[in-house]
Amino acid sequence: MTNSVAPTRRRGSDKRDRLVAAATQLLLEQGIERTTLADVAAAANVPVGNVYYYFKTKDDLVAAVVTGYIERAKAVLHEIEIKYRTPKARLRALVRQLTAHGDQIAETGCPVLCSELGKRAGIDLSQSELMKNPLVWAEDQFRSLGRTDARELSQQLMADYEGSALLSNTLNDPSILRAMSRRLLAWIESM
Amino acid sequence: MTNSVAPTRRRGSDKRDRLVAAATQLLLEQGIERTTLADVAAAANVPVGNVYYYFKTKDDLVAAVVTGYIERAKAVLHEIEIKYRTPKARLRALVRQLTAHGDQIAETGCPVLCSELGKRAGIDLSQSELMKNPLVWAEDQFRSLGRTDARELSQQLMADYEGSALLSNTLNDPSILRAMSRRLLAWIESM
DNA sequence: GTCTATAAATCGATAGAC
DNA sequence: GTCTATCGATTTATAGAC
Repeated sequence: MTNSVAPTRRRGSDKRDRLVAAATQLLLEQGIERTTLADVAAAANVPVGNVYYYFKTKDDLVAAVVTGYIERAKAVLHEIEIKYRTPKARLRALVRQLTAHGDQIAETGCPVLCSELGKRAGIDLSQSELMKNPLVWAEDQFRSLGRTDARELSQQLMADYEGSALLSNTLNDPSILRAMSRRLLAWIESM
Repeated sequence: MTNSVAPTRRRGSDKRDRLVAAATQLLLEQGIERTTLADVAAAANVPVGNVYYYFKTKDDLVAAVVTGYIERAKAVLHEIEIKYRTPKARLRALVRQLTAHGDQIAETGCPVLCSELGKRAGIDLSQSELMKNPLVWAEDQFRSLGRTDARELSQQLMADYEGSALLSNTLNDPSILRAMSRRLLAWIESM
């Protein structure tokens, strides 16, 4: 009984990881529908046909990208909890984290891909950890601050972030995201 | 010299209009890339091949949809200017207008399609009237209120709208958009 | 496990009859 | 102007050699 799993992760080959990494970047830059498996394979230096050894369908590859994003986000939230002990400091850290790569966001748009994912069949984003995790996390922080409207505040925070990311991308102007970041930090400070 | 134009609008046929109307709805519901010309033709009750009599390419059809959106938005802003004379009343009317069809927005997402349009070749959204018109219009209203940071306020307004529309769609919850509407109205009121 | 070659399906676009 | 039939390119996916 070895500890090998599925037709995935095996010692000595990082092809699967390279494919997910390449897909993560390309899906963001070009969008899901405009990115072909050939694009991904080329960027990962993997022959096209071999992609199907690791992912049965394109949807599976997209799902792997989303899972990767969810895991990274989870790790970031966990690190913030360890590093900062007060709700305010944690919320500030979240805002800084979200807007940290502002220039890239201005180029690629919302890094969550939700507007596209929601239009793909078989995905119920409202139940996905993709948005739920950060929303619930921020809600918990606001509640720790004694706010009874924690849910609404959390949604407001994420909406402000997503909206300014979208506008930054549309107008190709990173300063919009930075302005929103300043505003959110002041807002949290004033609580 | 008649008043007929291009291979378009002719007395007695509304095929072109039907195609644009069908495309407008389908692009919103399914996204640009996932909507085929066959989809549009079927929804408009027009044979597939005939689409190309009215639009040389799919991009042309998309452009017609965008133009239609820009014209309608322009008309709405113009009507608001006629109906309301103070900047505050005008801004309130804009917010109400933007969030008027909240339930549909929760289903289809941002009605401006900017996240998808930006990823299509040959479109510079930062120069398009699509976002520029409402942004400049709101900026003018804020400036009339004596605000020197009118530009930033206008961007903030549109980012809040886009973000809450996106989140409403992602979580399939129209109340998020309504909450943002209330918040924006109070914000304008307090100026 | 890896890769090449190719099948199968989809879709944008065109030709040409009416 | 309208419509049918179909081409050609692209892309997802599979078969099968190594």
